[in-house]
Parts: sequence; structure tokens; C-alpha cells
Amino acid sequence: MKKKARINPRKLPTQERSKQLVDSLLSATANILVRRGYEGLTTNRVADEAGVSVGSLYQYFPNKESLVEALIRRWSDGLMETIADHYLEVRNESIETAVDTMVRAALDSTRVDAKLHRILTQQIPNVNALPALELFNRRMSERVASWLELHREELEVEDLHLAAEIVVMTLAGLSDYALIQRPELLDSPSFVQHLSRLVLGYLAPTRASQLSASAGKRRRTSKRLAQS
Amino acid sequence: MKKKARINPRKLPTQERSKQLVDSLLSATANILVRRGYEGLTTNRVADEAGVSVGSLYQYFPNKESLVEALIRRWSDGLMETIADHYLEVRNESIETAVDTMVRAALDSTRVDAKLHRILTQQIPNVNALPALELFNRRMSERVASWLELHREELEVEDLHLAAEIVVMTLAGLSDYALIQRPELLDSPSFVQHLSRLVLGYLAPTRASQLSASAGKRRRTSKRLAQS
DNA sequence: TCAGAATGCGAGCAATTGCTCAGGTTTTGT
DNA sequence: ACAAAACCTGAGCAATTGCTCGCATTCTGA
Repeated sequence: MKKKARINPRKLPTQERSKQLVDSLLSATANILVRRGYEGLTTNRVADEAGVSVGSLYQYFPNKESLVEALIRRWSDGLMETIADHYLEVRNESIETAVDTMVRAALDSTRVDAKLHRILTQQIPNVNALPALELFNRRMSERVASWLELHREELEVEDLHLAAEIVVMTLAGLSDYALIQRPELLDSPSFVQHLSRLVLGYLAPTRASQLSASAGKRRRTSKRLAQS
Repeated sequence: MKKKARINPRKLPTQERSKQLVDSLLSATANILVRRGYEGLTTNRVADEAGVSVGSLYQYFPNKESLVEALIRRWSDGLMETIADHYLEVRNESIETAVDTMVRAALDSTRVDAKLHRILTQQIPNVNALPALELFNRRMSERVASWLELHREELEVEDLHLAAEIVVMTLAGLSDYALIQRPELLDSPSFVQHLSRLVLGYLAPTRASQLSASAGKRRRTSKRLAQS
């Protein structure tokens, strides 16, 4: 148990064989994380689960942390991709619809692989994955900001970048919170409604107030099933 | 390194001497957490730092986790208290002022002992402190909910309990996020402004829209320095 | 074909950790 | 004063972990 034996991997996977090996190591890592948590994650165990030997593991990962880091990178890239899709979907919609879609997208992406999502977001502080997370958030914020630009005149906030960041932070935070402490909320229609109102009321309170005024008793009818 | 040797402490501190011991153990735990992180937290090290022997530690804490759990309890109790004060302050104020105060309170409580706050919230998943955290959130939500009751007619949300929970979750989440990823924001006036707008726009979009309408060019002048 | 590079193996080392226990010291109640 | 209870000590056990290294196997390209 030295301090930090090595920082770079000894080799990069060039042949197909080794690429598969790296891949199965990451999958094994994910499995073990889900089944036994971070405490139960052992390099020996990972190698075992992946059906390779520890030695091979240490060819491509300099240490235990880097395993989790790599997994987080793979995972957040996937997340980014699916959310980018929603972003495209939404370019030409009204603010109300777009916000609704974004909220659903956030909740959906939390639900997918919920258990892994949960463990990864929780364990991020344990590994040096903050940079990766920051990057992720920055890219998300930029996306949202550039979407906000499209609606500039309808919005009642000036600093669109700060606004975008706050929206992203809010949705991510509330999704995670719900996942961890109130899983029922994730599937509750009224939760979606409230989140939409939260975001819309922030970006365009006037529109939001109109909306809640016109919804005296009747249910609001917003369809749009986010998928993926 | 057994699995979980014992769950209950052997003794409860009854004499004054041992109470001080327990206290210094918790403080030592906090110090070490701040200086070396959770990885660096060792029962031997804690005992050393507190100037007692490991044996004594294990008289009052059944295992390592319980140390951190106890620390989290002590810390969240303190938090709860200071925030409860703000709650009293605010009973007779307008929604706008009250929201502003709550936002500032949230940011303040994050700033105090920022480093410890950060490590504790991050390490909560590592120990069995979720129950304590849930309790904390529930109590906070109840406080906020009962405050919302006072303004029932002015609000444009029906489910006040859900609303309270969302407000609490939002403020806590954004404060933590800011602390960890954008510390500058914690002291930025415009961040406070945005958060107030976020919450107000959710609870009472009509009022929020009036507010942002009347703030064409001029700076909004909201004083009120939250202290504590 | 075949050398050398890439890949893979896994027993085992070195270090560390959480925790115990037999025994000493201090406090309390009488 | 004195016994019992509460408190404290710390050497060291048992287990576990991250990681290395000498060697075997497979692949690549000329």
C-alpha cells in the first residue's frame, strides 16, 4: 500500500485484444460497484470478475482510482450524448415545452442505470474525478446557454450563462436528491410539474404566472414522453 | 479488519472526564477529515490526535464509521439551530424578504466551516449517515412548509409540503455545488439575486414578474445582511 | 518463418488497518 | 479509608489491500 506508485498506465491498449480487456475491466468495475459499493471494490476482485489477472489490470490502469475515473468518463460521455439529443429536439419549441422536456430528460437520465448513477455520483469525491465532472457540467451549461440565447427576448434574466449554470445545477441536484432520498418522486407527474415551474418561473416568471393562472382547476396537459 | 465487530458502544460517557474525551475524539475526527480527507482517517490517528489511546476510542465508538456518524450528527444539529434562528426572524416579513433571507442563510451556513461542510457532505455516502441526513432534511422541510402556510394565499403552488421540500433541496444543492465547484459564486451578490428569483419565481411567479419588471435598469435594493 | 513487441499471468510482498484484551489508573459512593 | 465502578492504556493480532515482477503466451510485420 504505497502512496501512489505510478500515475500513467504502462501501456495503452492498441491491439483489439487489449481493448476488449480494458472494456471488460470497466464493466467489471461497474458491476462490483453496484453489487458491493466502493468499499468492496478491489483491484483483485475487478480482475477476477473480468476474468483476467491483476497484472493485466495494472498494464492499463496505473492504480485503483484510475479505474473508477475511466468508468466515470465513459459514463458521463454517454450521458452527455443522450442529453445532447434532447437538446436538438427542443430547438424550435416554445420555452414551456422545452423546459418540460429538459426536466424529463434530467429525470430520465437519472433513472437509467439508476444504481450505477447513484454510486458514481456519490463516489466522485473519492477519486480524482472532479475535473471530469466539471467538464461535464461546463459542456451542459454551454448547451443550455446557447439554447437560452434563442429565446433571449422572452426571458427575464440578463446573465444567460449564470442562468444556464443554475438551471443545470438545479436539475442535476434535484434529480440526484430524488434518486437517493425520494425515489418515488422520480416517477411522480407532479414532481415533473413542479420542476418545470421552478425552472420556468426563474427564466420567465411572467409566462409562468400566466400558465399557473390558466390552470385553475384543470390538469395541465403536457404530453411529450421523453425517451432514450 | 473484520467485517463489523460491534454495533453498539461498550459504554456511554457518564462522567465528565469521558464526555470530554468523546468530545475531543470528535474534534480530532473533524481535524483529520479536513487535513487528510476520509482516506486519511484512521482510528489510531484519531486517538493520537485526541491525545488518548485507541482503546478508549473503542469504549465509546463501536467502529470507525460511528465516529463520523456522530460527527455528522453534531454538525447537522448545529446547522439546524442556526437556520432555525433565521426562520424566526422571518415569520412576519414579506415573501420577497423572507426568501432573500433564506437564500442568504443557506449560503452562509455553507460558508461556515466550509471545508468541513464539504468533506462531510461528500463523505456521507461512505458512512451510514443517510438516516441522519434524511432527518435533517425532513425537519428543515417542515419548518419551511409551516412558514409557507403563513403565506398560503399569496402563493401559486398547492402542495406546500412538496414545495417546501423542493425549495430546501434546491438551496442545499446549489449551495453545495457552488461551494465545491464555484466557490466564487458563494460571495457573489448576483448569485444571491438569482437564487432568490429562482425560489420566488417558483412559489409566486406573479410577484416575481412584478419584481423583475420594476427592476428595469436600476439595481434592486435589498439590504438585509444575514448574520450568524 | 520467426524475432521482437505486445499482451497476459498470478504468487506473494510490504504496508496498513480496524480492533481486542489484559491489565493499570482514577473517580465515586459510603 | 476502601472497594467497586468507571475509565484509560497500548502492544500487537488478524486480515486485507494495492501493487510488483519474473515469466509465459500471443500477435505483428517483414
